[in-house]
Amino acid sequence: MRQPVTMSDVARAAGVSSATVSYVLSGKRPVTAETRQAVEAAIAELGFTVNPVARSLRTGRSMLVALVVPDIANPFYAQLAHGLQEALRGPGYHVVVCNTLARRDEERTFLQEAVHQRLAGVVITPFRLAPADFEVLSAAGIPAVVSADIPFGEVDLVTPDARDAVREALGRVVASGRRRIGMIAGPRDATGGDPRLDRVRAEAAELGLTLPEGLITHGEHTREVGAVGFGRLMRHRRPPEAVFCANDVTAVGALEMAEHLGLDVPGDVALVGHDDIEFASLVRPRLSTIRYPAKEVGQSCARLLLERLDGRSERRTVAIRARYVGRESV
Amino acid sequence: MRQPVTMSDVARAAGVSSATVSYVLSGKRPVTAETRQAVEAAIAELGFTVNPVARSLRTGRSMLVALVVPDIANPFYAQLAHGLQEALRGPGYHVVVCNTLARRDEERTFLQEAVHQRLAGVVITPFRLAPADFEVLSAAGIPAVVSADIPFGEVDLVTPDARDAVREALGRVVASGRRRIGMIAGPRDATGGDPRLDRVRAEAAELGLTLPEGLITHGEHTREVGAVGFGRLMRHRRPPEAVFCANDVTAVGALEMAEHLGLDVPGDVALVGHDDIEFASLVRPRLSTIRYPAKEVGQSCARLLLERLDGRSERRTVAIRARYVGRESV
DNA sequence: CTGAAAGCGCTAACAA
DNA sequence: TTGTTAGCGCTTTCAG
Repeated sequence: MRQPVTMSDVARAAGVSSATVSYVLSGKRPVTAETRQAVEAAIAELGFTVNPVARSLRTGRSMLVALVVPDIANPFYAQLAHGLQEALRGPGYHVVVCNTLARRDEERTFLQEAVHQRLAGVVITPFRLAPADFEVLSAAGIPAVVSADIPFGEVDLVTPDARDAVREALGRVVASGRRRIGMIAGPRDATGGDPRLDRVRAEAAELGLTLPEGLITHGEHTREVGAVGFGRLMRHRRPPEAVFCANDVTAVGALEMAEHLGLDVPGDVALVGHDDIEFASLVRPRLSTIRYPAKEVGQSCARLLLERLDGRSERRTVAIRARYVGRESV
Repeated sequence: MRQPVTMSDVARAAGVSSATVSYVLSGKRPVTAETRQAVEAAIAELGFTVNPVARSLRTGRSMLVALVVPDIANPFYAQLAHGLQEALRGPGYHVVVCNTLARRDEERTFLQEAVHQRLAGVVITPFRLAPADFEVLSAAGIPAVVSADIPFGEVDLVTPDARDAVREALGRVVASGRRRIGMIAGPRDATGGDPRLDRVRAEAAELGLTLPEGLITHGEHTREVGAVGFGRLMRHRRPPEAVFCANDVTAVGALEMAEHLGLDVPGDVALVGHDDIEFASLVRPRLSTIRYPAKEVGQSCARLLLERLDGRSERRTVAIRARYVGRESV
């Protein structure tokens, strides 16, 4: 086990003090060309790289960013992670994945840990968290950016602008002669309620339609939940003619159940998802959905975070325009 | 910004030295019940948690594990990440995702960084890396576990045992009257060659079959590559009657191309994938594939790593039995 | 069984 | 323009 090379090794080799080495690296103080060269030569020769742990201890801040999401295996979050990591890589940050399973205790624990670990920042999709839970972060001066459908406390936000897309989706549904609309919505107790349900409701209202209460089910973002929810809706005394889903994972579950029940989509019932994850276009019928590009979301989260780390102090929101993608399920 | 609580704060509150606090926490030295209680009370009251950064600086090792894979958005790796993170969570480790895009320079950079960051360990699926590239890790005493189809240098390994599964798949293919077999294989220049191709070849040989050279294409693990490769095979003077794919992502690409070309699967050509990622069962026709459970792979990687961190010094291999899952594409 | 103190490698006053 | 030095918060000898 080779001993790591430290700054004072470099300093000795270059005939300067370790402070000078530090300043050559950081550029926080002028250094003559000569010394700089000597130091750089020594660094190259010894193969020195700073010890980020020591640096973090000293500065009280690391180069790690936490990504706190329900489940990294969910394709939406996996893509988001990809975009985030890619955009953070250049500036030297690394991404730590934290799976919360959408549980509040886990969400809180990870925020706690972020402050203990002196992380540089946190990117989070809160599910059960209260805005007040963010205080631990702000108290510690750790910037957070939230990826969610509605504003959340005082932190930066990346959010879909889905109004037109939902309107268009509803327009298509109605144009195909369906007026009885149901929804497989998110969990009933999620933070901030259910903005996607609200949005669909609001746009439906614009068209003079009301979603019957009995045609709305709630649950986590899993195929299972989608399947069960869809089954419930279709067993209703007066089943829906079209079903919106809060995301594509539940929509795929619904599709599976439709097949299981021998129902034709879109013949018997139309189906609209949200997100446009990769397999939305792979299932049959191909899923019509409200596209919200996960990778781009991740990149935007990165940008917002980097700006903060760069000193921005006002709150910012990035709205990403969602688009209706009409495929075969409507 | 609240000042963090340190060990000496706790020590002062409990009327002991900070060393004692440390020992209460680590249990590396006996402590009377009294002192322990006093310390624990102080910890609880002040809400103290150790500063992992300081600990890492002192011990020269952090609680971070790097997961080095081509692309976290690939469902197989996303699942693997999930299993890994879950299994590492209990013992207190965190997972840092590193996307290499299957490029050697990136793979090497991440290993380098792992040693600079004093990471606890590395879990990696090497694509272009040479076994010698691992020396930086072993020189720094950082354990690695490799997830790959064949042994790799001297490090711990999680690997599929796919012999029977491939044999069964080939058996089914042959039983359905097909003898002309092609393959959409991995990249030509990947580390360790292409074990999945080798395996299919070997089992085919057992049945007296040879894969014609002209019916083998190579490429990265993307849908695009699968589609293009499949197109090429089917344009062959004597196209294959069955095509094996090195993984399900390329297989899905192949399926898309089949549809595009108006080819019936399995009527015109059978298709077999590898891995059984979630959407293998969602596409149409449902993909027959050689199941290798990604999440379990992640968990096994975690186990192997934890054992190492716990002091094991002999090399270990975990073989996970792959199973043929017959669906509609054969 | 417990305490004192050194030091991990770095940064940032403070001096020169 | 450069050097000296005091810690960041912890672990771990070495004394007691």
